[in-house]
Amino acid sequence: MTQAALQNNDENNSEATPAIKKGRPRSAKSKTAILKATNSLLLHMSVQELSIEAIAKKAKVGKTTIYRWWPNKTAVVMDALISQPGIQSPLPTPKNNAEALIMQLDKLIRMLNGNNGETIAQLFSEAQADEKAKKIFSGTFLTPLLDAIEFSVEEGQKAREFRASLDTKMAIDLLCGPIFFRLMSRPEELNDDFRETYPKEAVRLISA
Amino acid sequence: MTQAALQNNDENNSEATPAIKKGRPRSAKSKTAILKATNSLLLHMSVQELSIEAIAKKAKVGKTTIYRWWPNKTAVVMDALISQPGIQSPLPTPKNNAEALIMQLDKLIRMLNGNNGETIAQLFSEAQADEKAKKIFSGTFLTPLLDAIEFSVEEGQKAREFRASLDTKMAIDLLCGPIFFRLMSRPEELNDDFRETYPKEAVRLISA
DNA sequence: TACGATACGAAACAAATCGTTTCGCAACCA
DNA sequence: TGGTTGCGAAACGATTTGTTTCGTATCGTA
Repeated sequence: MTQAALQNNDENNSEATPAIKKGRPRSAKSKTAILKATNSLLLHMSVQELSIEAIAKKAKVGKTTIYRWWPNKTAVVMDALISQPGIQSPLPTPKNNAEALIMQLDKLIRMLNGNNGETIAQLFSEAQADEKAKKIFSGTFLTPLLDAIEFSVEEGQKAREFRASLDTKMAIDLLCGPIFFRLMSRPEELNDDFRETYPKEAVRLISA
Repeated sequence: MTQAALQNNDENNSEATPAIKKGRPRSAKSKTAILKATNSLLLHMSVQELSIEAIAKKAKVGKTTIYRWWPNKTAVVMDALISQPGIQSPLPTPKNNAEALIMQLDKLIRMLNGNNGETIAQLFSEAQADEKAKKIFSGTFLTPLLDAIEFSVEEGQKAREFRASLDTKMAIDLLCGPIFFRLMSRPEELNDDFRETYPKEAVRLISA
């Protein structure tokens, strides 16, 4: 549905199905230049301040090329984010669900800790008003994240690691809410100290 | 600092000091018309979509009048919000700090539950990118709220009601984070059921 | 009552932004 | 070589934003 998803589908298709296309192929150089320029510009300005024109100028690319491949600014920024190395690094195998959750929360805080934290907060914010932005942000970032956590919570409840009395959605909010709230209210306090103490504490709160 | 604060200062001055001013006084009719129009329009559109022009048109007022008294859209919306009756209703006297916290959280959820929830979420969002919006939102809404909760938390820790091992900031994030996270990720689930179950559960988590 | 000061609303303003379209050229496949 | 698609530059119309101008209205005070 979202363009970011379509991007992946395209790439997946090229693996699964050859899908021979005629005509001039898409320029990989332009694509990477656009994503690089986007990430670079986001170091100095907000998502709101960022304009497609600025991206095109910095990437030395026509505006047309950007609008042809992405539906809007949100989609470009989202793609630029996930294109960064280390973002979708796999987690080591945990020995139980509590440890799994701790690792997931730790990874989340790491992701929000750096320069990307602001950007993600701004995408989350944009999603509040804009329906298209919401679909892209949810589908690409939030839903996969929450689904993974939901899985660990439910497995942990089955295994009697976590209190079964707790509603799953409530548990998710308890685990993730404080992280995002701190990100948006006091981002400077989303630091290594928090990352080291919070996940254990949070998981302890929902443990049996 | 903020215009909303200045507004209050003006009103406070008119109580404390007569502060006789010459010239035509500010039109109370225009002011209320602007705030009413803002609240009315916010029922049908987002803060982003809302324009000063639309407010002026609906309130049958010149754009000039709005820009003269408020620095930007955020300030108008914030003033319109707090001008609503029942927003700053005082809380009954609690018998302990746990009960105080529960009442505060209940009140917060009530506030975010109705039509104002979306608006507040959007103001919070706007604050992520815009520094002026951040100052207005923090100074008028967020900081007073968190200060009150911080007070109850610290008092409760002194009284041994709550775990002293918990960092105050961490406790605040644990209490408020899930509420705002649900508001921004699954607002439809910020309902009466949540309001009845969450505050007790949250306070229980930080209790000794 | 007249005057100075300030507020009011309508209108016009420049500047910026947005997504689209047009165009000539480039790159690939059959 | 011909057909097809991607590329980038430029210009476009439509909006939006906050400011300024201007004539009028409403207050306190001389």
